[in-house]
Amino acid sequence: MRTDTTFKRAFNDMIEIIRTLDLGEELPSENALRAQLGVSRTTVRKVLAGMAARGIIMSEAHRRIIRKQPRQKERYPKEETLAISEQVETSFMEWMLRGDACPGTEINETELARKFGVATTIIREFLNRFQKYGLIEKRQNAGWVFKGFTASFALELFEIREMFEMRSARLFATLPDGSPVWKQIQAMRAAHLELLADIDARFQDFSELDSRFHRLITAVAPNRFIESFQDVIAMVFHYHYQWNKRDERARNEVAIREHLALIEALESRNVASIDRACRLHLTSARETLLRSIMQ
Amino acid sequence: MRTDTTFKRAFNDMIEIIRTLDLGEELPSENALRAQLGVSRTTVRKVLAGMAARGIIMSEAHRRIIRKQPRQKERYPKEETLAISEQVETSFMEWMLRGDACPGTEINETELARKFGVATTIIREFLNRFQKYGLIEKRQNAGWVFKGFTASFALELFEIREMFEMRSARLFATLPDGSPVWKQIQAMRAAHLELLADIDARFQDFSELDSRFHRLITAVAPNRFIESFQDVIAMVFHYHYQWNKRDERARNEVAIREHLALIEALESRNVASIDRACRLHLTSARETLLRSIMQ
DNA sequence: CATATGTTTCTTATGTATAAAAAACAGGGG
DNA sequence: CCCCTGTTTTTTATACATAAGAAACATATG
Repeated sequence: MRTDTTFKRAFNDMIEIIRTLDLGEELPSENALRAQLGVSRTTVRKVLAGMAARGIIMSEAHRRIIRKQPRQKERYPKEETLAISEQVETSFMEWMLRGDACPGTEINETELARKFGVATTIIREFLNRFQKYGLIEKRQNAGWVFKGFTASFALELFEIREMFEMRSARLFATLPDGSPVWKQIQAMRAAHLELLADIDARFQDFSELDSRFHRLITAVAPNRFIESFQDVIAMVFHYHYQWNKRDERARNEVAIREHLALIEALESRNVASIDRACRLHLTSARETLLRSIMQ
Repeated sequence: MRTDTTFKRAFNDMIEIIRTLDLGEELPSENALRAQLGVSRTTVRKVLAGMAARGIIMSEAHRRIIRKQPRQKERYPKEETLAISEQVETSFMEWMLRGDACPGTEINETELARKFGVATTIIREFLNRFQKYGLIEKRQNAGWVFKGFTASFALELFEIREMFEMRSARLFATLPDGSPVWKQIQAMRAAHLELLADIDARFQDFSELDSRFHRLITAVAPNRFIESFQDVIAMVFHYHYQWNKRDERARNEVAIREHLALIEALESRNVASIDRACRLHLTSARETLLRSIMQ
């Protein structure tokens, strides 16, 4: 009943590990592999058994030798490495953002389960977790309502985002010279400059960098509620822009420049400059999102 | 498998409706009752059947007559009117706050299901919803960790609360005279004064009034994320103080006076006074919570 | 024809089952 | 005695089953 996606992901990862080793070489211990792969030893043993069955490794008493290099086509396809619950997330987002759902649509657990080909349990679990994004609402004894990916959603989202990020950004002004954050900020600038230099080819990498940048800023003074809110923002940008590619390159380039300006302001330790740069970026991000929601 | 708590709650409510009517009188239509009881007609019919079986009403063709008044002991006990998922919430809170759990404790779904006598499905669903309170964290393929009802939890909570409430309170200064909010504020003051006058007997009613007061303030400019955060606050106060009654009367009296001061400040429309009153109350609430967490 | 009740169908809440994964336990060799 | 592998036990992820409840449909009555 449970899918073996953990095994398949570990199997693929193991292929990469073996590629770094030579024929005839001995594999690390099960425990070492467990730590490297981030799974339990049970799964490691299953992977090793699979490798042995394929003739890639040979199990001798208490050790395993590499017999031949695995081929790339022996990897399991990406889809099979995603837990059902992760697949459901993607399916649901697509259903939502492709426009099958307008504000006020009732969400029917059974119907979704049928449509996505999964058990209702999974759908319920997903919806319960998804609730925190503020896009759906539960009604007692009667399913959920989709509230819509609307302008007011974007406005409410950005009202909170502004409070949280201004709060964190301002704190930079009081940070001592020795703080390790300044190193990370330097690295962040480098990453931005690198992406900017190659923007025509790599503009799709921005979404992840954006998330990392904003998480770095809020991390100066950790607060679990702010961090949890970052998930909301990340979700919105990740999925919304995945289905809305208009002006993507230009949009991302503008954001990168705003980030660079904010980095400079942070380093100046001048609260007024920080405020200005931060607000400028958030306003522009908000307008971009609003435009994109309105088509 | 599903419990009939909806029916039992509706049955109890129906008893109250019948008490307002006289013997021999005709009951409202099924549809009217449906609206009054807030359940489906299916449930209304089940309740009516139950009443008929007990001889309380008599079903004639197309109408139902009251034959005798139901007695209070015919009510279903409170516990039987709570959905399993609601019972689980209480059990879990008790488990958590009674101190069976210290920070870092691993939460075992199976064990909790056994301990609470419910299905694992329910536990999972509950934990998924409960995640938003910031007290537990999920680990891939391996249960949950309880992060602890600690001082840092309280501090992080109040940092957000302060941002959100100051934001709303300040907005009052710009509200026009004609806004209906002022009436509600008046009513709120009356409710506070009433409770204060009878504080020795009714100090336990404060928790609910507190929640209503803070929700009223934030409602001036609705934001789903702020509203959702109010749930976190309400949960903390509702449950935490349920198991921690030290100085309850005095604590609530202080809070009521602070609320009254804030109401006055709001009505003055002076941003500086509002800021001061709001911050004063939040600081005091925070200190009270911290003291109570530290024992 | 509008509204009420009777009937049928669909959905949700909750329990149970089971393969996959994790964790705990146990013996063995350096 | 520590770390390694083999084995057993426990837990989680997911599917499926079903009574309670909601909604839709049908029929009757004033």
